[in-house]
Amino acid sequence: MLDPWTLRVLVEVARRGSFSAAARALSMTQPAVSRQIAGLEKRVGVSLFQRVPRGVRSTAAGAAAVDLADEILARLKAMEVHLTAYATLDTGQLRLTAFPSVNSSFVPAAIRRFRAAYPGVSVSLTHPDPAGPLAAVRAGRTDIALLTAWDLAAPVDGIELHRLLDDELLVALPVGHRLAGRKRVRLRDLRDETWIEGGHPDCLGPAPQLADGLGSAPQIGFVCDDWNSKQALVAAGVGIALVAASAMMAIRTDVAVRRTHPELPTRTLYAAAVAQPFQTPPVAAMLKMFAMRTKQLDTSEFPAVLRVHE
Amino acid sequence: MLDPWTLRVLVEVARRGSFSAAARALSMTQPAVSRQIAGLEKRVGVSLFQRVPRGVRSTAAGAAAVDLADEILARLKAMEVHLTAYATLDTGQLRLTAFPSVNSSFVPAAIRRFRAAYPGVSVSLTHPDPAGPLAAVRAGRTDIALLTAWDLAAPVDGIELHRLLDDELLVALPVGHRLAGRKRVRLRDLRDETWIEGGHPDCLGPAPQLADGLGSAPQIGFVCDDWNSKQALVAAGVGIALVAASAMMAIRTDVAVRRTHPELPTRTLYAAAVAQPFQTPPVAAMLKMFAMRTKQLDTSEFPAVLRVHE
DNA sequence: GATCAAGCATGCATCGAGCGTATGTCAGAC
DNA sequence: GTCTGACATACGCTCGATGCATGCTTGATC
Repeated sequence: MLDPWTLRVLVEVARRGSFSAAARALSMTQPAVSRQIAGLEKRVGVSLFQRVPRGVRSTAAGAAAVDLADEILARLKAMEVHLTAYATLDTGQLRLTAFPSVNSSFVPAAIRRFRAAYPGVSVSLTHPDPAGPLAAVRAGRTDIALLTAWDLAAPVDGIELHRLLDDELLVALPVGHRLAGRKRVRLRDLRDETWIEGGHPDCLGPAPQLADGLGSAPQIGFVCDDWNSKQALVAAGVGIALVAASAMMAIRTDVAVRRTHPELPTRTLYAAAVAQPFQTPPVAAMLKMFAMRTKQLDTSEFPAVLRVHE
Repeated sequence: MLDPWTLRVLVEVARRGSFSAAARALSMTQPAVSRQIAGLEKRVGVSLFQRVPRGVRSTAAGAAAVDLADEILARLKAMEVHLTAYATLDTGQLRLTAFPSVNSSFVPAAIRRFRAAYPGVSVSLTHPDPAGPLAAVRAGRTDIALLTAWDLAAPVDGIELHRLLDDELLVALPVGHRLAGRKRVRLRDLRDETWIEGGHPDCLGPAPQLADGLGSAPQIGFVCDDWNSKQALVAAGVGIALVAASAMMAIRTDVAVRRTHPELPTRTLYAAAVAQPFQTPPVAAMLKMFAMRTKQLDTSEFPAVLRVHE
């Protein structure tokens, strides 16, 4: 295997025209250079430099060798730079997995911030894995998976969980609904309503508490994956739905969102990622972005939330 | 400097999907592979392989690294092959320097044989160096310079001289010349002739002996570099000239070439090249070609020579 | 569920490639 | 004629990579 250091010596000798000068330039001694070149010449079986009184002169083979070596050294350097770029987030990729209700505003906002900070890293956002968020991370199918507290069974080793947000659960009604005028809606008053459930289990919230508040199990009228369709169904008066406060950036004007009484427990949002030693720089950076987002989470960033208090 | 051996390990690990398998394939131990990869990862600051129970899986950076490494390793191999090709004469170059009279047949024949044996080596043929053949070789301006015996002053150190040919000197006359019918021409009978001298001093031969034979100094009528023009001048009856037997392949039919009486001393042809330790393979090969040529030198290869004996 | 096998990481001793110092030799320069 | 600059070689040493032994974790199997 040709040693790059030998190639480095080779090009320096060709450039300087002398072993001694090359040695000085490379902070080594002249005998070391002499041996390097001699070894290379012995290896390829051809003289690369003609020894002349003033120093050395490239032979035809030597000149060709210098050209090839220059090319290779440049590529080695480029490889190192390219790989280092992964550490400095100048390049790389990040795969996110999240479910519809956080995809409406929370995740896109984080991605926007991430992209602004690290434009070289390509971010992809995929739908939830059938095997669950933790399994998806564990199997390496995604880098960060978002999940809510009640997805969380036993904490899995090798997976880091980051608490991102305590998300308030609200009820979405058509603006013309009989209870839409209230600041808070009594859950008990909703016991006869038809509920629209999201495709993801998180989208209906903690069923036991909801059932307790209603006084009976909610009547599920529709199951609908798509957040837009869900809103449209609510607006059309087909039914009512639970929504998370963090998703209210994308709320329609013909849908009213109201707090409940009693309040439903907050839904805690977590990010799951592989644990520290094997965490890639983009993952760590995105987790920081999420954390930063949490700190700055206030009602001013969610103008739609204000409408809750109308 | 990125070590090629590390790159080799890198691609092997990626190909096999496991440190242990890569170690077996590379005839080394698993800890060695582990440390190679760990060192590379530490160096570029990014994880290249994700450690999974079955073995390892490339990260995005790892996959990119493997592609780059593959490219570099291929180029390193190509470089080694290319340089080795200089030793095996699959490529290279050879610069010859020779004067017109040997360029008419002797040198072209040798070049033809050389090219047939080593088609990858490019041969160039240049005109004599103003500083002389030995100086040209010594200064590295040419690889092999041809010279005749009387060019040879003191033997120069670092230069090898190879005796190639003892070349007979003959006289060229117009076919209609009064002496063209003889098998041999008495030099004395030519004392009143006008001589055409070649641009190169060798082309008139050893002046003292010629003057002795003629009985007086030859009258130089023309000086002409070009061998074809020289022949044409002889054919036109402008004058007569000396020619070397080895140049008779290219003789015109309206020029008669005759031996002289007394015979002129033979002109010995030498090849000068740098001495052994720094001799390139093409030079050594061409010297062999010249030597082979010498052995096979007989009249059957010079049909024109036969006409001397007519 | 307990053992087993496979695979990666780490500590320790060893070996060798490459280096530096010292020295020899040779060719120009003044 | 001496002197300087440049390359080659011998010798001793250092440091980095390797191999061996070991520990740990995970998945498979009975």
